[in-house]
Amino acid sequence: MRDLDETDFEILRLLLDDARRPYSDLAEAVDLSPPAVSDRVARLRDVGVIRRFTLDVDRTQLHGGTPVLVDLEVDRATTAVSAVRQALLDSGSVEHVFTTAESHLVFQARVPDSDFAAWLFDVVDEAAIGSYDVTLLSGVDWSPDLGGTEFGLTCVQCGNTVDTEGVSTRIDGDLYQFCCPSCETRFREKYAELKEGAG
Amino acid sequence: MRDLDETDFEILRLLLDDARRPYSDLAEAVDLSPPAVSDRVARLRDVGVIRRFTLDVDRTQLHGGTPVLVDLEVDRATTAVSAVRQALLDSGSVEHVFTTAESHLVFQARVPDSDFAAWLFDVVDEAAIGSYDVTLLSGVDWSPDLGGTEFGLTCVQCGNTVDTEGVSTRIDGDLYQFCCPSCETRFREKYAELKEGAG
DNA sequence: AATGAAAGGATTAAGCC
DNA sequence: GGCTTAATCCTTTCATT
Repeated sequence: MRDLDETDFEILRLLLDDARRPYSDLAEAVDLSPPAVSDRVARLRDVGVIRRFTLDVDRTQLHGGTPVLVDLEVDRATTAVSAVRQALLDSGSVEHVFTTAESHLVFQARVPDSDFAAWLFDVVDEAAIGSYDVTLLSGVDWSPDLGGTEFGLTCVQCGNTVDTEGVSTRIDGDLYQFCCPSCETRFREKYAELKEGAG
Repeated sequence: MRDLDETDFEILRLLLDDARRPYSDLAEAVDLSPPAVSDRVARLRDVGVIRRFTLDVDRTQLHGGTPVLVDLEVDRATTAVSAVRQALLDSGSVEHVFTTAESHLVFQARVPDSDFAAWLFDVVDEAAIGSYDVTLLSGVDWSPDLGGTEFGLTCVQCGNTVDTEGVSTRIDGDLYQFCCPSCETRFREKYAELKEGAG
């Protein structure tokens, strides 16, 4: 594997702004040939930096429930948190889910006007929820900038930059980057412990 | 103008899943010709339902600050709220901004590890902020589904479905849909009052 | 909204450094 | 390994009905 370089970031920025921009355009912008750009985009996908090409849709213009922000207090067990998060993401009404360091899930959704609790406990397991708090929203905005992000991949175990020695692995469906095999091993051990302790 | 129909929604769903899918593919999926799909996509853009073609990027894989969720209490003046929101969106470090019905701004950002307050007041006007609250995040997820969204555009003034009589107008840079010209007039009046009262 | 022709972009394969 | 060029194939656009 190779480091991401400034060119990859320039490609990301350009695609973030218009994901349908022709590769030949990108190629010109970053001074490469179209196939070279295509290769880099493919690598960005493989490595999981680009999760998908998609749309920014203005959902306030579409029917379908009241936009709310919800703060959920979840059981501290790792599996409970990720199970609830996954249930929310799969519900079809939830757009964003933020997991806090204290095992809260804050999410934004469009819900039926009446009986929020019925909707919630239809989506997630009531037993896993401590308390919750609902706020009405009047606006939802998204800035698809890369902003202050510097370049380079970070090792999820030690935080170092991932370079040529790097390894990328899928664990339980999620893609993780490591700077070296030993970080991968340590992470897997930590992960297994967490999972066991929680299950 | 014409209503959005089930075909438009099918196109949205398909593009949400892969925004680079060829129009010829979409055409086959919805049983139309490629130019017809192209026209519909152009209309979805014109009307503001599609804000842009973009990427879903896994920012946890990139360097650049600690992910946090912030709850900002802002002056209730409409202009203050939208000015602060715009400043956040333009900062480059803020990804999502939710505006609550009570003039709070809840946003997700990646910020420098130290001195959050310095960062915040570098981005937004300190005078407009009442209080704020910061939470550390361990995960940020997004579900690009259309979910329970039924079809049709909603009038921002009265909530009715926007049909053939509809009008779409840009006010202060934002695109709004109205079911009829009189709703547009009423909205403009309300908007002007709000602006005056706040300024 | 469909058709067909013309223009434009993507992808492949071969070869270079 | 990563790049380029050139050829091929596919997609989009435009004029027309």
